[in-house]
Amino acid sequence: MAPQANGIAAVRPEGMSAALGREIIGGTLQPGEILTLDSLQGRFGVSRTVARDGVKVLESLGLLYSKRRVGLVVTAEDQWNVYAPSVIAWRLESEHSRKAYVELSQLRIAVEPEAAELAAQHRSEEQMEELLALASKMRRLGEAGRLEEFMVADVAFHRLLLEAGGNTMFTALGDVVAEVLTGRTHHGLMPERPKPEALDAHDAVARGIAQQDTRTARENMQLLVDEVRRALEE
Amino acid sequence: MAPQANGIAAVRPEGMSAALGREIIGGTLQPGEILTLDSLQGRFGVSRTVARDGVKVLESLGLLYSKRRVGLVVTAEDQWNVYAPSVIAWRLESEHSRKAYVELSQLRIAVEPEAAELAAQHRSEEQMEELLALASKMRRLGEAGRLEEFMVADVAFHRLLLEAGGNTMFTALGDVVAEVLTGRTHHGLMPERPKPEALDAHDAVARGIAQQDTRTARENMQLLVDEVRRALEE
DNA sequence: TGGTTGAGAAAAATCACACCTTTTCGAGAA
DNA sequence: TTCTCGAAAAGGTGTGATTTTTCTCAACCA
Repeated sequence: MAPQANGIAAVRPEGMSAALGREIIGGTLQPGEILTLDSLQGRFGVSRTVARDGVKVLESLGLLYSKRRVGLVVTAEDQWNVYAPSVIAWRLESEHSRKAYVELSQLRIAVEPEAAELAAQHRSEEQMEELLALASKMRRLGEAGRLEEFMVADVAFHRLLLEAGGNTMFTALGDVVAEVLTGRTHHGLMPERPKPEALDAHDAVARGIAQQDTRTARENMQLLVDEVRRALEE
Repeated sequence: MAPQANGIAAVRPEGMSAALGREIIGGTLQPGEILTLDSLQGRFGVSRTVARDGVKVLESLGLLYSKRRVGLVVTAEDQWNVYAPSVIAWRLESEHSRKAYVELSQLRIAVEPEAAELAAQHRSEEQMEELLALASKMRRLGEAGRLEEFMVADVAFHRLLLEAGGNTMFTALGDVVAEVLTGRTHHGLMPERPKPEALDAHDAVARGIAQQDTRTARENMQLLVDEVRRALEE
């Protein structure tokens, strides 16, 4: 499919725009600072064409805008397209990754209970079975303490749930959830073994969705995200 | 600041990329269809540079990708950057605007209760006063049946609330909420006069945030979005 | 004094064109 | 039939020239 079928965190060799994007997001380039195409050509040793292409990308991410007679103006954070995969990735790489991580988690906390309810209403037979299967897989892997594999199943579970609701805007948050879940495991924020309550809740969510019981689905997802919330507050 | 400091729905004279974007999102161009730079140069009477620039933008919105020797491949909906302001705008302009509207509303329903809670925790003094002021302004305008002005205040209220939570990803949804609220009024989906319960709930949310009472803020916002949910189900 | 206008210049935007690179596909050889 | 290799197609890159926008600043009028 699309060449960028990778997740948020994958590092692509995008060259100039990636480097500049990181500088803007990391704060090396302050809002209001002004660049010129000429300076970029010099700095990165690229032609005008490439410089312009890169700028075009950053512009569409809201990281800068170009103004005739002035140059390329770096924008403030509130102008960024914070839902663009590359912006999310660069934010997570920056010094303020902690803040980015918290924000992504808060988004997840807000969205997933509603997503569970929608999934209960709109899931297909196939999605239902897959969700049940993933939930029991999670139990198996979790109880065995195989954290890495557990995480993969966890990500798949949440992705599928978001997708099953049939709302493309929720589906698009799959990468966000994936990022948060992998981040949690890779930064050692997971207990040795997933809590039994978490495993139960995943099971219950899956069953709720299977039986099209919106309330069960939502409430158990709420349990899960409340746990995330508690963890964030530390 | 940025030249596109407008909301989602504003029409910018972006030329080629906007026209193409609308065609892809509207379905005139089906996923998998293939264009070439050459054909775009011909169709829009622009040079290669401009055609490439436009393509670059659409590519970063996930609406197509370019492949050597093949051309420009139109992508399917699940690849689109549905959070990009221009994509949201084009979706709302398309024939499937109803679906887009529902999805945006569902997102709003999911996010706002959490946003209210965050606002209660993080709002500044100034934001608090402004929210209280907006809530009473809404009551005044609502009771007077001045729907258009009411809507403006309503948008300002929700925008500020999202911002006050201090989460940039929530703040960025201000445009979404604005779009949904203006859409509701302009499509005649609002009652003659806003329901008193809605006015009360806005007041209560503002008071909750003012007193940093997360529960009051959340619960009353929940009342508001539950009403939106009910309206959607018709 | 103060606002308006106009000339000049800076920088992006566009155009045109030549050339490079990758990928595909078919013809012909093994 | 399969393999190889070459040509063609399409995007990618580099460059110079030209156009357009808009900022600056100074001159000019009220």
